Amino acid sequence: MEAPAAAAPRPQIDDYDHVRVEAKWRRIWEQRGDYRTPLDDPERPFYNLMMFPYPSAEGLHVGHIIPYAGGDIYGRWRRLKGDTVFEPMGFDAFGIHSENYAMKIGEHPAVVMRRAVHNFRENQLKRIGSMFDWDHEVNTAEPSYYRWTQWVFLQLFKRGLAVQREGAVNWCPSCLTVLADEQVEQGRCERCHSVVETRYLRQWWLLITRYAQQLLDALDTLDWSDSTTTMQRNWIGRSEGALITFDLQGCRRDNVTVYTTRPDTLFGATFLVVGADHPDLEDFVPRERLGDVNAWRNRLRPTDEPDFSVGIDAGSSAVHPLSGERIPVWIAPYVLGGYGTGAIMAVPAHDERDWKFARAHELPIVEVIAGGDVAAAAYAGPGVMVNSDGFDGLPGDEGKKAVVQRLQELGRGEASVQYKLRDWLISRQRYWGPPIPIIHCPDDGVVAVPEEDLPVLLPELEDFRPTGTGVSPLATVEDWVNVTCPECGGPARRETDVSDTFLDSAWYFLRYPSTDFDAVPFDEERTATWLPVDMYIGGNEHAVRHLLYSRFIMRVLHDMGLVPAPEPFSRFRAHGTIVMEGAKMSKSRGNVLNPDEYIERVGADAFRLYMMYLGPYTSGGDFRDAGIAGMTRFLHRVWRLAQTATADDTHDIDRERRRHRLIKRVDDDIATLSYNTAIAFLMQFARDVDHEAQRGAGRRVDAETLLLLLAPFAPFISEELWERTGHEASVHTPGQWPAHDPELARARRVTVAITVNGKVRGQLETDAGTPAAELRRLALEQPRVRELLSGREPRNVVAVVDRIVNVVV
RNA sequence: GCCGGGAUGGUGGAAUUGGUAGACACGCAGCGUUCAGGGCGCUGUGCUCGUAAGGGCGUAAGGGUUCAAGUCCCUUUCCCGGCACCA
Repeated sequence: MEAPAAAAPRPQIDDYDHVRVEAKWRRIWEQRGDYRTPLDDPERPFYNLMMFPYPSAEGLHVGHIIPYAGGDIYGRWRRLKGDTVFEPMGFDAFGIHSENYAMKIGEHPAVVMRRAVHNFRENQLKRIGSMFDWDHEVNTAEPSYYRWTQWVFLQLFKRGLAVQREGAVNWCPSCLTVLADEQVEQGRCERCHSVVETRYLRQWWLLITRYAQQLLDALDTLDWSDSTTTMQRNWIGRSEGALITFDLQGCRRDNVTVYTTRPDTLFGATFLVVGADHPDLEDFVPRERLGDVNAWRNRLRPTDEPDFSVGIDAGSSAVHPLSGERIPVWIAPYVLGGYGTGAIMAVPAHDERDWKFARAHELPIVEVIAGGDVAAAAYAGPGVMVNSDGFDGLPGDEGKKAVVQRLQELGRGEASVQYKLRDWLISRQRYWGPPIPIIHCPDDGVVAVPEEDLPVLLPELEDFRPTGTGVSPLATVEDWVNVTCPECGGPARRETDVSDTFLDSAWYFLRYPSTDFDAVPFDEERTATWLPVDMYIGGNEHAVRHLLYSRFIMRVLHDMGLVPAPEPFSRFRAHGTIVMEGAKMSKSRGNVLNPDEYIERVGADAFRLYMMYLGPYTSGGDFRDAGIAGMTRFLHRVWRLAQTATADDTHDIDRERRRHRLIKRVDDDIATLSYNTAIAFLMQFARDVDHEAQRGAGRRVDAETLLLLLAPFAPFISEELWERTGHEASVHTPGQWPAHDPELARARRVTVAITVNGKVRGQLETDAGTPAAELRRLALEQPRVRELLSGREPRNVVAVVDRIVNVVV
């Protein structure tokens, strides 16, 4: 193709038809298998993962595009840079959410899910232009998958990390099942917002608290968004303090141990408080008070706001371990039976809650840390110990150490670390989940289903609705429940609870790289090659649960020698939340947008670009579809310029510099997920090249560079134009990303700003790297500067090379 | 209450990490193309005074450091996210 400047005949270009272009390349890519990843022995494997969706029957909404397009841009970029990128996708199809939806529309969850998964995959995920490798799709509700979820459970069970025990659990009266602590928000069910009740039930727990310290420490080794690691840290909630034992009088127990972070305030402890939900509450109460206390406890109702005046005198007393004084024991709901030891020493002078409680019940307030006015309010600030026997005058940390040491000598206490993290309750009295693979035998007790008998198939059940009696509907299936014990062969019964859906998703990333799905949970060699995930993208709503559970399961499997890495995701970025005119998108607000119509109207390319352009990727943006027109205009421009910029002028050094600057800029921006600015630069570049092309002077090399850099963002149109401009291979061919020359990317001429007393008064065009002394001289020659100086000598002249000259008058 | 992140034109957002605030886009206005509408293209667009040249003001509010502050420090207000009786 010849392209002499002015005389170039305008080639006839057909209109950009996104429907045709996108359908064409979807078909070709699928037929050619462009995105099937060679999983064995890749030179530079890159596991690019996005959180898989749970298929609700409403389909994907606009918010899904953020992770799936955003993650794909990153993956396509790595691929163009030469990595072997594995980008799988699947479906989190089990769970209460899916089941509730099925009940609502009166269909069986299996049917609803099959339809939803098909719709998600065929009509939506395949249309958005992401290079998912569908050969490795997983679906957590398939027996071939949940068989191994059950296997994961058994590994935990065998290591003593899955136990059945009775305890206070969160019961949702609407979902009719227990919930994990992580599923309760401000005392309400996160799904249906019913007020959660406390029930005492025998349930299955995974002992994640055993890993609290490891899970906390390893956060430092991860490249994750700060906001996410902070949330995990807070959730694990490590605190350092001391356990202190008080002797008891007047009740069944001889003594009680309390946990405190302020052992330095021990002499200010004027009473003890036992949590109203303490499992052995009656042991703290004298026999004659039991009736009163139980009656009081039964009248307790959960309150939204904490009330520090509620409490009752237990009737017993405690002996202060250092002063020997007798102090009363109280019972109150503001103390949590499940944290620490379930009992505290109350120091009203230096704890706001204790102070309020003391005031309400006229208990003494004794100042033991100087610095506040404890008659007016609790003082929690720093200060030296006072009224503390031989400890007076010691400041904070020293005081804590000294008190703990004395207690230790007396055998009355020791330093201790506590965590807020609780064990993970995984039992669900529901239908739509993997049955917990356990058999209860009257002789042998709790017995694991032998691994070769997995999966324990979820029986097909007409009436799958929850019973509300604390028992799963599976309990009604007599011929499923009644089995023979694998140990003794005698009659036994199956466990009828299913496991939490978060267990399904806590290991799915291990499953993707495997091929032989029936033989193993995950292929060991593939796992060694591909794990940990190199880049994980998802919403911060899973910052605590999914990410923490996955880390826990991975760590357990690692300890068993089954996976090579202790952590599943070496890099994680939370994308921002997309809002609609300022409000978070949700069904209840009725502002959920379906991406299908946009893909139909403007195409996946324009839509992807627009979503990425809304704002910084990690902070989300406000969706207004008015702006989408800008993207359509941009793509029309690219369409035109790519086919008209055919000049072969590679010697234009300034344009060559511009091109290299663009490559560097886009490359750097994608690396940091700054998609919005990368797109802005592509637009600017496209405008310039288009103007040149309209004069017949558009360079072919500029057009080609533009297409390559645009390819991750707009995979269809760049592929079509790449073909139209005479290329045989795909624009997405691995390793094809253009390199930039750092020398050329550096500017040659620069505009230096001239300021007088910090106010801009002019500009100076110079060669890059002009020395500061020369810049100062040039600045002082400027007529405008002279005028402002009006004959005076400047007091100072500061020059920053390539940046600015400031004249101080 | 505690922890984290924010506040920049009419709007979404940029700003090389202390160095020309407002890139890019939406919207709006003018012009061109068109019978017209739409679309498309070009130009302009922080506020303000001025015909212009040019000046003044301007990054939530107030103060400070600096030759120079959207950026650093202090105080205050508001918004978003998380945790929330964790002793």
